[in-house]
Amino acid sequence: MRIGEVAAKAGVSVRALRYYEQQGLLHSTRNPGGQRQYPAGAVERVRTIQRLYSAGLPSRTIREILPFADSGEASPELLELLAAERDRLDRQMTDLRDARNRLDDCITEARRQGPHRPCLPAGALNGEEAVQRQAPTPVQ
Amino acid sequence: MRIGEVAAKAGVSVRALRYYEQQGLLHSTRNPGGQRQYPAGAVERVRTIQRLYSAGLPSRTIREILPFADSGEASPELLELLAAERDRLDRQMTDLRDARNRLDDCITEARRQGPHRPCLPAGALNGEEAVQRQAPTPVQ
DNA sequence: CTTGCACCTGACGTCGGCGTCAGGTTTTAG
DNA sequence: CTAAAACCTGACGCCGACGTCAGGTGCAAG
Repeated sequence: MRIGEVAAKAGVSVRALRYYEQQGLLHSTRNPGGQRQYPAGAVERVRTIQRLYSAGLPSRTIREILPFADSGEASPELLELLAAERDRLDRQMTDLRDARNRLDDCITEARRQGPHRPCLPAGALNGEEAVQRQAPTPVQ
Repeated sequence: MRIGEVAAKAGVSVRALRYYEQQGLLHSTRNPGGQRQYPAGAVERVRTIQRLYSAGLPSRTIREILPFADSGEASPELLELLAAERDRLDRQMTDLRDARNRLDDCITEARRQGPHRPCLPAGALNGEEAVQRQAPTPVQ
């Protein structure tokens, strides 16, 4: 496959694919004319890269993870890296879930025409003391 | 409180607080000398701002959400915005959970000295066909 | 009063993940 | 064969969330 086809199938821009290659995330061979050639699996690999990016991993972390994804073997250092990233994802998920639930509370509360109980800790604006909202935030 | 104390208590930089003010996220009064004065609740407000940032919201979205957090009232447009952001968070959470589980699979698999089953769809590098991994990804 | 830290306002730098333009080559369709 | 489409390599632009530096002011202590 050539680069345009890969880009279309993976739903990313041609520019992004060249960028991935520059970052060492995606490899290609060249045909006699100098154009990039990709195997079929490249599309799935690009999707994986996209997922990892959208998980907030920087490209250098992805670069360290991907070779392992290829071989299925992990050095102890890589295991540490993976565990650290997994923990980071856990923390971020908790934050996201929390934020989501707060927003969700806001929405349902407001739809119910409920009273004006503030949904997020706002912080006093005019010298008022902070509201002690220790609500039992519904996690999960 | 002055800006340095707020920054220390909220665990952010002084620069960040001034930036938040510039973005309309955090307000302050000024003392006769021109220095910023914050009420006690500002610390909690800054933490909220940080959470929303870490949830991936851009400052203009946060700016639209915070007034609602203050008043507890929501216009229909704001409700739409909140719902959209909530849905975005849902999607991102799904992605994160997926990535996390993949990494977790990798780790436990490797710790078990398991065989070299690739944990992430790698994409063939040398013209090999892509591995059809339709694993029953353990979500949740 | 002076020292010294905290604070002020610009303003420029940075970094990641690309978009985009310029100027040239290769491949494909007719 | 030729035009158009796809591709190539730089290289600069952008945006957001600050870091950082410069040059000046406020404030509390000895």
